[in-house]
Parts: sequence; C-alpha cells; structure tokens
Amino acid sequence: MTMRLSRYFLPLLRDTPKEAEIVSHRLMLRAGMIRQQSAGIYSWLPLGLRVLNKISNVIREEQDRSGAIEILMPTIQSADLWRESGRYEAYGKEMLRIKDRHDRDMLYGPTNEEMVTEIVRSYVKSYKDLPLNLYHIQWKFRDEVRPRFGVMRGREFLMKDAYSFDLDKDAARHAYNRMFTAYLRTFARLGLKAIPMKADTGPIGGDLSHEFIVLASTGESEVFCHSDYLNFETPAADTDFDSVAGLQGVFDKWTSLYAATEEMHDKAAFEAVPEDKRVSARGIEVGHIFYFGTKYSEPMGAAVAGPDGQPVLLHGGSYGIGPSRLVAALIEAGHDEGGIVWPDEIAPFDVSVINLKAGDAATDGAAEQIYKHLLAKGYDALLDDTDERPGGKFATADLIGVPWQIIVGPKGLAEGKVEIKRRAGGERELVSLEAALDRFKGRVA
RNA sequence: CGGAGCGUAGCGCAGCCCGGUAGCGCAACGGUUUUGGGAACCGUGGGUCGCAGGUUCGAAUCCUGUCGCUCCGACCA
Repeated sequence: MTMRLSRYFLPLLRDTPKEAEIVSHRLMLRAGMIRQQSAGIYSWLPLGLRVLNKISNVIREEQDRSGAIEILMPTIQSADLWRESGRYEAYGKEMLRIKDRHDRDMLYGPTNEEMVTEIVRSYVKSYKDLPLNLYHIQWKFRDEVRPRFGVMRGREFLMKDAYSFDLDKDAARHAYNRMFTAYLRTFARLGLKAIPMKADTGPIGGDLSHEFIVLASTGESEVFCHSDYLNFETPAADTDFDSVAGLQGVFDKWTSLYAATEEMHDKAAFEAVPEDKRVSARGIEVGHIFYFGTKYSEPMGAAVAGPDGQPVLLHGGSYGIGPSRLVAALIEAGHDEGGIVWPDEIAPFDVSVINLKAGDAATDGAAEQIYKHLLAKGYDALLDDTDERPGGKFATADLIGVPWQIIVGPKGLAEGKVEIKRRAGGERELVSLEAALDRFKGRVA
C-alpha cells in the first residue's frame, strides 16, 4: 500500500490540545491518528487505523500459530445470557445497559465469556472435540467512571479475547501455557519487552493468572521484577504448541524469577533478589490471562461427554490483549522530542520518501522512481509530494515516526545522491540513487 | 463517586472582576519573494462567546439551571 501525502488524510496538529496529559495521547492527537468523539470514545483516523490494524494482525498471526481459532461475536449482547451466569446483577455500572425497541434488556459487551460459552455448549458435545480455543478481535465497552490518557484508558476499546475449553485442569493448564507462550511472542514482535507478572486469581486461586507488563516511565502502576527478564529469549516461531513439556518449560522459565505488580508485591521476596538485579519501575498492563475453571460452564451447563460417556464440565480460561491500548503503549515506549518512533513491524508506513522540492523535474522524477520501486517490492510507502518547505516535511516525517526516510533534494541529486535516514537513531547516510533502491529489496514480513 | 477546574474561530489563548455587541498567535485561503530542519511580507475568510432561562435600555461579561470536557483521588483490559 502506498500513499501520496498530497492526497492523503493526515490532519496534523502543530499545537497540543490541552486535554492531553501523557505523551502517547499528545502524539496521537498531533499525528492525526485519533479524534475524540466523547469521553473515552475515539474515531480512528487513517494513520491510527493503519497502526491498529498492524497490531491486530501480529496478534492474529500468533493466536493462529498457537492453535486458537478466530471467530467474531457481536458487540451487543442479550441480558439473558448474563442472567444465566449471574453477572448481569454482579457487574455494576461499568456495564452499559440498553433496551431495544421491544423493551428487551440488552448490553454493549464488556467481555464475552457468557457468549462464547453459549456457542460452545450448543455445538461441542464430546471430549474428542477438545481442546478448543476460540478468539475474536472486537470492540468492547466498559463505562469507566473516569476514562483518561486517550486510548490507554478509554471506555470503548478494541480487544483480542481468547477463550479456551478443556476437559480438566491439567489440559486447561496446557491451554494456558499455549497462550502464555503466544503472548511472549506477540509482544516481542511488537518490539516490546513485556514481563509476565503474577496477578490476583480471585476466588479461583492457584498460580494461573498473569498480567503482561511493559515497563514505561508513564506507566499506571508500580511494578517490581528481576532485571534478567529483560534479556530472556523469546520462544521461537517453530515452537511446538502441542508439546506439553515444552510449553511448561517456557512457563517455568518465564516465571522463575521475581516479578509482581504493586498489588501482589512481596517485599521479602523482592529483597531476596540481588540488589543490582532489582528493577523497581512503572508499568503498563498490555495483556492479562487467567484460568477460571468451571465458573461459567457450571451455571451455564457447558459439558461434554467424557471417555466413559459421563458428562464433564468444561474448564475454561480467558486471555486478553488490548490492541487499542497497545498503540498508546508502543508510543509511551517509543518516542523522542521529534515525535513517535515506531517499531518496524507495526509502523503505519515502512518508508517515507520525502521530495524536498515538489515541482522540480529532477526531484519529482527521482522521488517517483523510488516510490514506485518500494511499491513493487511490497513496502508500505508514503510519498511526501506536498509543496511544504523542507523543514516542515522533516518535522512531519519525524512526528509520524516512519522508520525510514529517503530524502530526495536538489543538492544531493545534483551528485546523483539521496539521503537515507533512520528515524530511531537519527543516523543519516548519503548514498547513490541506485544504492538506495538496492537497500530496499523487499519487505520481510 | 468525592475534590478541583474549564467551555470564546480548526488549535492554543486574552477579554469576564468593573455590562456597551469580540480580539491575539498559529493554522486555512489568495498573492509576492523564498526553498536541506516547522520562512518573510501583503491581503482575505471564518465565531448564534456550550445550551436554556433570568436581570438590564443593552449580557461573552451579572444571576439560575443544564449539558459537555479535563485534572487529582478511589476503581479498571
């Protein structure tokens, strides 16, 4: 996908709207990624939508790799389902309740355990159909008392939620480990160092609930962990997700050292970590996984026939990642004075070709040649063909954070050269036009 | 839900205390000169002052109500 900036819709803001407090919110507004429509509710503009979709695709690929199967459930749900689980009364004001024209109680789903359990109980009848993990990527609504920080804590948010169904707790643990491993891979691909931290399991108990936390100075909560986690190796792409022992190994390794959020913090255990390895920082929760056993299958009657023909209640778990929140988390983790610095894999564009003198035959020709080349090689390229001044173009490119800039100006071109700039480090290199083309041989997916 | 604020042009703000019919910077539009890190000059357009009621000869300004939004706290993917 390529785009000419002169014909694109990129409403940049030079000044920061006053309501934006944290850097990701400020930059998302300035870069024309989102538009607030109501407290905690946003429209996604072209640049923001591109990033959101790229994140969702990485999540989707890793969910699929782990064996989860994508579906799509509706945003609006019937209250009856929630009455079955007892959560219609229990949920409180965070749930947005609405009535349809027939005066039936409906709601805008804050999550989908009841609905997916309804689907599974009506079709899955045998232990042979297990294990099963269904996920979807859908908009959710939680009527937070106080939405804030832009899309970091919105009321409407995009969420990938997966739901696993197994015959017993041991099988459910393997399902949990599959998601645990998939999450490690997902966050690594997004360029994030996410550390699984033990989370409150509520009434279920056990050790099967983890929050995945990204360290960031603007994080919402205090976290404590062992610094070796930051250098742990990510599970490989060819990880065998059917290997019970293999995935248990991944889980054991990634839970071997101390890591806890403020709520779960154990001072004594943290003191046992060597002093030079103690990390005390702020963190952003980007994922949350947990096992809940028969919490929904029991009241909703979701059972299959076991090997002996007797009914067995399904053991479930659910696993969430918020793509819309991740957009903000990625900016919190990657920005500088000039603007956003996207990781390569989820940047809205791979390369920005900057024609410093639009209208000049030489720069127009060279910029066009490079742009067409990138298109042919499968890159997402943005061509800045506007008649803005060079300074403005540089500022725009830096603000929106495209990883590579190819700068085509009359001075360099007079010697047959263009400049390649890396957004992240700011390194610039003057190379021949041919060398520049040769540098971008094809996008590695 | 407690506490504190703010709604005046696309964005940032002044004007409000002390009522007299709206202004500044940026952005936009037209023009001239510019052109390698957010140019200069000249000109132009754009606002039922959140909304409703009240006081007054007259309300952005004073009073009442209402809606929206933000920040701090408690709560949450």
